[in-house]
Amino acid sequence: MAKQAASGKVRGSRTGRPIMALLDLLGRRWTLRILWELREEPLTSRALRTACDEASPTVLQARLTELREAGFVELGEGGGYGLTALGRELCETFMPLHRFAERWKK
Amino acid sequence: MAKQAASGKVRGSRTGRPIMALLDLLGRRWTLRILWELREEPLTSRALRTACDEASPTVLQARLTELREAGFVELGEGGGYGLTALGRELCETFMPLHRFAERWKK
DNA sequence: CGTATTGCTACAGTAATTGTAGCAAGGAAG
DNA sequence: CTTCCTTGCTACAATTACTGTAGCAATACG
Repeated sequence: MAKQAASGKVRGSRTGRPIMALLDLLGRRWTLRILWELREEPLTSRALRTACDEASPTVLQARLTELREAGFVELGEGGGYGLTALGRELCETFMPLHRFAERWKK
Repeated sequence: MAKQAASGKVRGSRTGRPIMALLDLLGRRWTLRILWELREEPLTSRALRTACDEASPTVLQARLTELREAGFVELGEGGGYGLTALGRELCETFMPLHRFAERWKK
């Protein structure tokens, strides 16, 4: 079969291509779920935890920090996490997934 | 703050809602990446490994098995992993992500 | 036979996640 | 000011997931 990619691929998903960084970020446990749960309204950290099946606060906090640094999520002044404009935009991208999942059933 | 989510949210990602199962599956390391790398053409297990920054074959094999059971990926007779019709459909859902990532930059 | 693919597995070391507990800060009574 | 309650957030050991390296059986080609 064809000779493959001896090109200097650096390890880690940060090869400079934004899509890789994005896939890497989204491909972490609870990241997609968090975005999904925030899709409609902001939630407090505890409410988010409840929505995410009581996931460990350690990892939720880690994800929220990552998502904030990425500019997808923000912490409101009155408390509670919500999507930024960018985050809402990203979430829109995932909406078709809902319908797909229904057809897919499992 | 307002009382939240007293609605009967059940624990576990398998609450019967397909979207949860899907988010759970896609939210595992390398899953999104694998689908992404297979988006255009089938790849052999080794070529896929190369495309995925030499990710460990252990976890790649695990993901491929999961994706096959989900019906998104299949192993061709002549060797090589490729997307099923369903998998291609799922991948289409993610295409807008590419453009989004470019705008997002990082 | 030797070489070189394929898909796939073993296994020890390391990193990520879980589960539980608890902190400091702030608000609202009492 | 004290008590109660909620907020965002952290510590830390136990457990699970993943990595990195090596290698196997099967298949094919010379």
